[in-house]
Amino acid sequence: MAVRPRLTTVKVVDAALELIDEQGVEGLTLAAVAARTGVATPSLYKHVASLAELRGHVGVRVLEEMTDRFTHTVLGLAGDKAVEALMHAYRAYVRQHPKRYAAMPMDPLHDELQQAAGMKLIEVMLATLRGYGLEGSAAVHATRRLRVLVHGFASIESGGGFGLPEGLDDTYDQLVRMYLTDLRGQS
Amino acid sequence: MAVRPRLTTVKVVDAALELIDEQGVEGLTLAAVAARTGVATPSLYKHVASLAELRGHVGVRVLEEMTDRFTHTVLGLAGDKAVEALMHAYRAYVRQHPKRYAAMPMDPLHDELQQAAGMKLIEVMLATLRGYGLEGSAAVHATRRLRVLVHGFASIESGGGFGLPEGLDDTYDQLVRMYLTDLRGQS
DNA sequence: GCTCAAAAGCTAATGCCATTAGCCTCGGTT
DNA sequence: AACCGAGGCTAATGGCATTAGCTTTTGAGC
Repeated sequence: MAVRPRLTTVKVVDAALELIDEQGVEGLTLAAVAARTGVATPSLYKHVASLAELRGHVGVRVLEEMTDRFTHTVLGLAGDKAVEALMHAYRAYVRQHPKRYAAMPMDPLHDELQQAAGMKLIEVMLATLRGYGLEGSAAVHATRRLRVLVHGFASIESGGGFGLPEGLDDTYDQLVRMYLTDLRGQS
Repeated sequence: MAVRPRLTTVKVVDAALELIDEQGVEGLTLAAVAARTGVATPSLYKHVASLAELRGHVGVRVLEEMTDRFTHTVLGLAGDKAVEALMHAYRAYVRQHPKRYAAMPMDPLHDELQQAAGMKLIEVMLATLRGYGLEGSAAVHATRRLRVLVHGFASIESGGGFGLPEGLDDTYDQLVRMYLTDLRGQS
């Protein structure tokens, strides 16, 4: 019966992500989201508790997007092939959404709202390392090292931190190889 | 003749760094700096062009601090000893000033004001790798890999991104060893 | 010591943004 | 047919950056 299209939290977050893609995280403002969704700023509070909470929702979405993509990427692969695919998928995501990556929470596990999403992302990495026969804490360390590599590179690249873009593919390949070699040595 | 202590750009940046150490980068506000230096907000414009420029100065200071410390750290060392010392000094700096580290510009080379400071920091890393016999672009790649490792870890640790602080020293030692092994393989 | 110009500070005003309070309206429920 | 709650709106508040224009101080030169 043709209900007038109404705003929902999901649509608000959609608009927020568009804004971030276009203008970066600093561009995420309730006023801008309101303008984009065709609503007065205070109306957003019916869907979101505050700007801080909206940022939280955005963080969850980014984590979920990444988890989804990496899960599909790694499905059916194992060992070095899986790790390689995961690392390349990580970089590909960040290149596709450089601004959005900056909205990924660094500490999802310390936020009620983001905890579940953060855990799932880590678990994808952990699962990808299954098969290397890593015992308990060794698996944790290996996952951490992996995170350090992919996040370190992604963070610098998306921030324009490498002077010249020249040879970045090579640098990344070397990082992948370094990690795989390292895994072999630990096993 | 006892000149009444006047504000200078340097003192403004000092206050900005204190503020950042206490409240994080979001806490850096001209109003807060003014309060801390005992001056009305608009007066700051006599020493700094804008909040953005102040952030730029802060970034330079952080880069310079790091460069100084790392330079002293690796002086007189070479090879694995030097790399190890540099990596540990990097982490130590970030642990000492976790909030401040977030004020380090990711792309100093693209900012007129920060370019020189950024270059010097990179050069310390590059120089530390001297002696591994890396030819031209191999040295660039090796420096990039080093940056990825130290920044990746520092960024996650200072952001509270590792679920538990447990075993972080071990994780870092493993990263150091991984990098040294990698360097050996490349040489 | 005196004058004066520039440096460094101040107040007032503007505009943007987040947030809160309180009102209005529609659509579905009873 | 009356009602009620969700979702929107306007108005108001307070923080912050920034600009304009005025005042005071200081130090240089006489």
